[in-house]
Amino acid sequence: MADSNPHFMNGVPELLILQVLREREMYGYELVEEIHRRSGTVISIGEGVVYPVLHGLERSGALASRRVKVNGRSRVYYALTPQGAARLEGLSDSWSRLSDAIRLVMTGAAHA
Amino acid sequence: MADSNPHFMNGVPELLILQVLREREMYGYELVEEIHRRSGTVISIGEGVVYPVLHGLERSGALASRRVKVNGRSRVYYALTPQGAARLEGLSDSWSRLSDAIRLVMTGAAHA
DNA sequence: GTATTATGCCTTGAACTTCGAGGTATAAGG
DNA sequence: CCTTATACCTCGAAGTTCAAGGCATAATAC
Repeated sequence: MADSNPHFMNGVPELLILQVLREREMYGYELVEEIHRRSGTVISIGEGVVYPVLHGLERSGALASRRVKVNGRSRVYYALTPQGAARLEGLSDSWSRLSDAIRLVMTGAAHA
Repeated sequence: MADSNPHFMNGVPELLILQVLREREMYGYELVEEIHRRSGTVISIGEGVVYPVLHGLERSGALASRRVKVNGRSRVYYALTPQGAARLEGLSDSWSRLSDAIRLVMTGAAHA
């Protein structure tokens, strides 16, 4: 009964993928499980989201990939490039700013 | 130089609109400014977003509207219904769960 | 007197994401 | 054999946000 994450997911997959890849290189299938696990099973990215994001990030130079054969199965490992690190920093900042701003509105801040 | 809010806005307008309307009834134009102000000018919803959301929420029974004439100008005030309050609660919870989960991933949580 | 700004409502099309389902293939286990 | 787990991928539907623009009244500026 894994509920999907509705409503607030825009841009989140890209942010989390970059963050996790900053720590070590991983392949798509692994990312899905790692993010699910580390989020306390709250976030389920799904392969239909991971692979397009991965390809887009590689195309834009944020990630570099290498194919590896493991037990006859083929894996594509992705690693952060310097551009990817910069992109992560930007996304991370804009996420922080947004979630802070939302907290302000939700707690009924008096004025700016 | 009003920057737009990119990447992480999915579902946020609806959440904030419901939250602000829980405190008092308001009209569309006013909501845009109130949210912008209370967010510390970080969030700019835009009329092209506010009106469709307002109409959708009314159609689904979360809001009730009434027209008011003020100085010859016509305003449409929106107020939260009980259904709207329930919807707000649900959205607010799912926002909290998501932002907590993201924080877990971003801070490199050990495991579930 | 007329032009511009501020108020206030609204719609439209493009662009982007996520989602869900499905397709391919190898390896292991019952 | 047949199902499950691993691992890659694509596609179409659905839903949002965004930018731009249109309409109308009132107040201010020139």
